[in-house]
Amino acid sequence: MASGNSFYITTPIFYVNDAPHIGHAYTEVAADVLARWHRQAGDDTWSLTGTDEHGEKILRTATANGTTPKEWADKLVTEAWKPLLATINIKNDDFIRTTDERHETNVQLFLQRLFDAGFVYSGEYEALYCVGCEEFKPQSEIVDGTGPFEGQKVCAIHSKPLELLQEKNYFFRMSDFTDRLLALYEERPEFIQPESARNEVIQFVKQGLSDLSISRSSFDWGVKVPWDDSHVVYVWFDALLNYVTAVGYGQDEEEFARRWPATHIVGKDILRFHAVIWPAMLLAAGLEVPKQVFGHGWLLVGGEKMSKSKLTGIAPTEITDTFGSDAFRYYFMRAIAFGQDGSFSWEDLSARYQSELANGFGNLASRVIAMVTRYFDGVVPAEAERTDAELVIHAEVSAASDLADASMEKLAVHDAIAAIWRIVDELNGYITDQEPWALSKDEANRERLGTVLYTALEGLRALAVLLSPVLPEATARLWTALGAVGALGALEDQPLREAGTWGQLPAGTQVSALEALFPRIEATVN
RNA sequence: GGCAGGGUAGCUCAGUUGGUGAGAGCGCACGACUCAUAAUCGUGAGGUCGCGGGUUCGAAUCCCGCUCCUGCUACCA
Repeated sequence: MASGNSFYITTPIFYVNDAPHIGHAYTEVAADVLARWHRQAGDDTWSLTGTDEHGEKILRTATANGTTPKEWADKLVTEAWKPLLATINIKNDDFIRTTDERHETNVQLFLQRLFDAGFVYSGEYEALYCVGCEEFKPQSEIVDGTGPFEGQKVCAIHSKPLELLQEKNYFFRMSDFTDRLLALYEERPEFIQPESARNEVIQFVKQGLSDLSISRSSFDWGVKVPWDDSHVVYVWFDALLNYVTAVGYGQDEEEFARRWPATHIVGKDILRFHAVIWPAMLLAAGLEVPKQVFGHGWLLVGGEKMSKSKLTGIAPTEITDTFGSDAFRYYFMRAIAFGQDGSFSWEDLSARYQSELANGFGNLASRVIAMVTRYFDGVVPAEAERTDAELVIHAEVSAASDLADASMEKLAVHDAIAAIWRIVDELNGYITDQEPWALSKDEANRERLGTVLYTALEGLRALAVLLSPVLPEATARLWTALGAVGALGALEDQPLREAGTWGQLPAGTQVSALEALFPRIEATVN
């Protein structure tokens, strides 16, 4: 392990003030499945997630809750975000918090370097300020006034006129990078994916970039600007740097060289920060830009974008309490083309759980284990003469394995799972065709029966390996039931790219009882 | 308003550079089977391919108009 190519994958860091919902969990699962896949394939894998804890809003909620921002963040990390990772069975290598010293120190180092290189200057930031909110308002919260405020710009929350105020800020010369970014997008089409995301970014950058205000002086919960401690670093500038500070930037150059650059998995809402601002920052600092920025879609609930502000947010535990973490992971990875918007519904979740996991994969495992137990006392039979039917299965398993790996390489997780699932369908059909229960009635068919069941067992072995990144719990149970732990070693040590190689499970291995992998769920949900 | 993407069987979606009678999965109906989580396997029914024009021997696939949906339109997490 850890001998292959570097594969460093990141999720966005959670804004601690948010309430965890299935959108957060979706991003995490996607990154986790990819990380587990690469890790098990022998690539030098590192997966990172974490939390973003600075900014005025956090300061304000902490104060409102009678505590300090750090204590507030500690509480949320402990009570909300780390439990989320456990709920959906995330196996991350690191968890960075923007309040970590390794982060804060090196954000300052990074900023100082940009300053020294002339990419940061002091300027006037002018924007509309809402007295009610006590903050500068973003475009999205500025609306045209009505009634007495006709013709004026008002705050969307307070509906009161906004004041045009100025504040001294430090600016990053992002405008210098317009052409270099466009050249980057042109030279490396895979830099931003999928295509729709790439097009939007290019379209945006073509309009020309302006400089970015990267400091604030109206509050102090953030990383201090190293040469002027009356300012703190703008939260986005701070947050984006987690991807490098977590892997040694500024303090462990060997580790940094080993990991960087990363593949960033992000939601569409924050695509621009990652595909424009972030590479511009890196270029200015003389660092490599990310390997790829992949923007996934939204989860639509009832045809609408799910959001925390509306009441459509669904807590992941609502799903996992009934269906389990494996089903959660499977459902979102299988049902939604990664990169596109996808609609979530309880009906679809239940239907797929029932037909694909319970009746498809789960029942396949049950019937095979049961027959081996009944006809061979649980001992894996030897494979005798192969017929065309077996050769078809061998070819199918091998092809599915290759196709799945190629799909994962393209971050097409849904295609990878669909490819693997062909094995499930083929095996179910094969067993029905070969009728092992009929073969068992005549001792003369003993060898043939053994061959059929061996073929089914080997298919299950391949499925367990290929599906382990998506269904870590169920495949671990299947692996144990197959007796493969003793015969082949731990499931997570099985080389993924060799999963399609036939004949790995030795005859003579003892299988054991298997509880239903995905038990029927009788109660109707909602 | 501008830019981008999309409207294909009940549902979720595929449909290369226009060309055998428009596909998959699920659901549904019928049949087979019984090893298995009342599971499995097979067969079948179901579509004006958003609407209206046009190009073409021929368009879901190209062009024009219309309509509906979604996203982006910078300092919001």
